[in-house]
Amino acid sequence: MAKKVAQVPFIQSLDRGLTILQTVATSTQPVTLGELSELLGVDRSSAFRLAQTLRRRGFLSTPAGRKDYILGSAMWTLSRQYDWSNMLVRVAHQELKALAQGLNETAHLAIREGRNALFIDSVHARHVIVVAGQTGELVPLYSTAHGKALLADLDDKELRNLFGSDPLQKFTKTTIKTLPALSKECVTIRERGYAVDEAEYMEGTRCVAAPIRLNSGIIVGSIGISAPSSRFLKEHYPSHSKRVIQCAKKIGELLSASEEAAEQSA
Amino acid sequence: MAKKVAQVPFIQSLDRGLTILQTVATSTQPVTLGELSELLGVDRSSAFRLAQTLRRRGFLSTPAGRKDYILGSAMWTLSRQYDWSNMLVRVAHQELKALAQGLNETAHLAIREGRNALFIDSVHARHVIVVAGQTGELVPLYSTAHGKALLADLDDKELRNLFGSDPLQKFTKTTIKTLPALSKECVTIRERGYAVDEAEYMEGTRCVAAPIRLNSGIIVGSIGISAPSSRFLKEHYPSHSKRVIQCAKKIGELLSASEEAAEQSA
DNA sequence: AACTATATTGCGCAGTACGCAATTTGATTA
DNA sequence: TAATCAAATTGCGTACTGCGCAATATAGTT
Repeated sequence: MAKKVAQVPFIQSLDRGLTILQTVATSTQPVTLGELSELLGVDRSSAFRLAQTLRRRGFLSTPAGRKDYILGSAMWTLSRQYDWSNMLVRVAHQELKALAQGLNETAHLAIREGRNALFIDSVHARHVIVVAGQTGELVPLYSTAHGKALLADLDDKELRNLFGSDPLQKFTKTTIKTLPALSKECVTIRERGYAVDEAEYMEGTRCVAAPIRLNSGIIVGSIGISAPSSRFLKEHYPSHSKRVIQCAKKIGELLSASEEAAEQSA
Repeated sequence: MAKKVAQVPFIQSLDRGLTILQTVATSTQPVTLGELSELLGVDRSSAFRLAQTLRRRGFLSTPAGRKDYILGSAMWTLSRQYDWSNMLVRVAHQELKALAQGLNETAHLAIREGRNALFIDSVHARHVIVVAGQTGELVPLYSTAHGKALLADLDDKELRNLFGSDPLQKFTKTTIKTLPALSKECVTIRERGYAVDEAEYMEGTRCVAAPIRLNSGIIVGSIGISAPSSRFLKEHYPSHSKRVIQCAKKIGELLSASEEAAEQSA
């Protein structure tokens, strides 16, 4: 196992170029050639040619006559036009299936879409009575487990910015009414790692969902299971939430990982 | 001038790697090794090693035992954590200044931030009476020229998703009241290229703003000028909007360009 | 204006990355 | 289940790319 290090062939100059990209992207200040050269441990001229190549392609940019580098718009464009939800579905589907089958309940995968949560994938269990939740359906962020999991990292200010000052629409008697209450719940979700839905959007259903995070910590989606309250009892929360969290963690690793992703599939 | 082609040294393998990234990012389907090899005009093995390098770093990913490539999360992470507004300010500031001085009025630079427009930079003109609009200020998207410029590409559905069904808050007697009206205005903005604010947010001020687009077309910010209605008259719209549009175009080119950016700074 | 630090270009060698060919993997058909 | 085929992956020697060095240009400082 330990012997298996570095058997993956890799292209030196491409690798260096990617290091430059990541360095510039994580720096708050423009990065100078000298810094790049030192970082890579190569000559200034080499760093220069790498950086120029990235600039030619629009991945780096040198603003207003300056010599130091900031990110160019190519990364912006690529990232924006790419269909990330599709990517997420592809990576997560196996896990989603395993979750649904393990608990024998419907499992959903969701992402944030403006002020709503959008279900982008689901696996149904072998039950006659299931919680529908079609793929493609939009539901409010503040009144569903998935939605709240997606909001987990927002603070007061960000929540207000997102929802404005209008009162929150009430769907059931348990729907959260105010932003402060929502903010408090977000804290809880961050701490314990999962969100619940006590029939807050639809009567008679319970749901647990956990945020999916990249290794950088940012939330990119949510995964969870839903079932009629008659079958999904409150005492199931501990065990169910545990599995949902594990599943979210696994997907996060699949997304972030690169090397490892190959190993475990073998 | 024409002789100056290709004098910029560039690193072949890095350049090829970037081509792979762009190809994968713009493809709706996962991309196979064969396709990459053909695209680059190199041997399968070469394409393989390039792709592996990108995968090792998390820029590409191979979902669930598949062999074909999709984008990895590295790009997602980098793009999300990067402070794009800062980048925009750096690139656009010169132009913003030129615009403000050219028309001798206050010029603003804004981006979208949830349901608001956020002013990220401004240059004031030499007037005693100016429109304040501090950098850092949040204003509603639907009742300001900047906001509407930022919304220009949204359709009915997207607008509803963003604002929900709550009625729009009224600030002045000219504030837009309904989403259909807003949607119609978006069409106009797309067609003529600029948005106006007829004292829709604050009494006694006029404003013209144009969306800043990357070469891919996506709107990343807005630029415009504001002034008291007493000085900024309706008859100024044609000339002012023309200059604002030109300025937005210029900034879009600066953002998208790479080669050219170097030439004009020389 | 002289000086310093940094960016940029030219050049020749060394090492990297390329293509070829062999091997493995995995999917499809008999 | 074996046989067949297509695609991915690995090994290896060579040619060319990309590297460092040193020279030059550029910009910022005193």
